[in-house]
Amino acid sequence: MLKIAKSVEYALFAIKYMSEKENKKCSSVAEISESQNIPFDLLAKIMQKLAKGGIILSTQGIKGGYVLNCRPEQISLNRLINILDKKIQFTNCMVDNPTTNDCHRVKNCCIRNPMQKIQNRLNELFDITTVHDLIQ
Amino acid sequence: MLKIAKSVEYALFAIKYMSEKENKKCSSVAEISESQNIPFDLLAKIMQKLAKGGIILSTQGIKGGYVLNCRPEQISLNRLINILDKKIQFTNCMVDNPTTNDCHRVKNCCIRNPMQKIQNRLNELFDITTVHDLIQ
DNA sequence: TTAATTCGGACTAAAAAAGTCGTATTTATG
DNA sequence: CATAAATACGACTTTTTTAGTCCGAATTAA
Repeated sequence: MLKIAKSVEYALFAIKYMSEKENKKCSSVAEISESQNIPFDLLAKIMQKLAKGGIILSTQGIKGGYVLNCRPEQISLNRLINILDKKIQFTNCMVDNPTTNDCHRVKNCCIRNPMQKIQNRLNELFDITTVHDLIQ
Repeated sequence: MLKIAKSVEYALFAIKYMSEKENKKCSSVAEISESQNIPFDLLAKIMQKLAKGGIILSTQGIKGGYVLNCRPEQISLNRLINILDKKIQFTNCMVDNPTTNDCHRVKNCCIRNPMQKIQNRLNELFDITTVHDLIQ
């Protein structure tokens, strides 16, 4: 509980690697996987999600690979988590319109609102934290 | 990921229940379990941990049960999490003396320190948040 | 045409969380 | 002193989530 997903960790290393590449040359998954000690198949999936999320750009085919699409200063930790993992959700009822399926207490629950506030504070923290802050 | 353990949630309801009991009378697990819709066996384990953690006091035998040992204002969310779940640990290496078993990168890891700082911020947030804040 | 690459989904394995069960101990009360 | 209602504690099972693997397809430079 209250752990950062491995995929987010791996993404940080991958982004750092790409950010240090000279001339904006693209990097292949194999290259990053080997140099950073990240399982190839897992990293491949992570990179695809990062590409879909607009953080990196992909080039297919031989000589293909990925390049950063934004600077690490522009990527928030929260964005990374949302793309790779899922939104921060302290409790099951922390969704827009909770049903009895999410929690039998549903709306008239005394802890829902206070919990929501704490969760918001965490979201703020993760919004102002950038990948650049995390990889130096 | 980044979810509050169910046991912490249940503990909040139990503490609220006990705090509303008149005359500091003790409450049995059965009583709380039924009124709050929490599985009996699970709540029993939670109450034992809360007792060991000094948050409640137990009386054994028939007519036994639990009473609060401190006011909800005096119990931080962090304390509750530490007692019932485990310490907040963003990454495997967020321990005092990480070994290669925790992470092969061990100490010379560029994300360890920055991550530690963010984790500290969360710990601060959970330290200043009290159970009272969460159950109103 | 080939080889190195990304794409995308299905699958498996491992770990963690949630929940259950059984037995022992304690103690007020008839 | 026997009983019933309570806590104590550990082992176990089930469910859910995370991490990791595999495979076949599409793409593209040479």
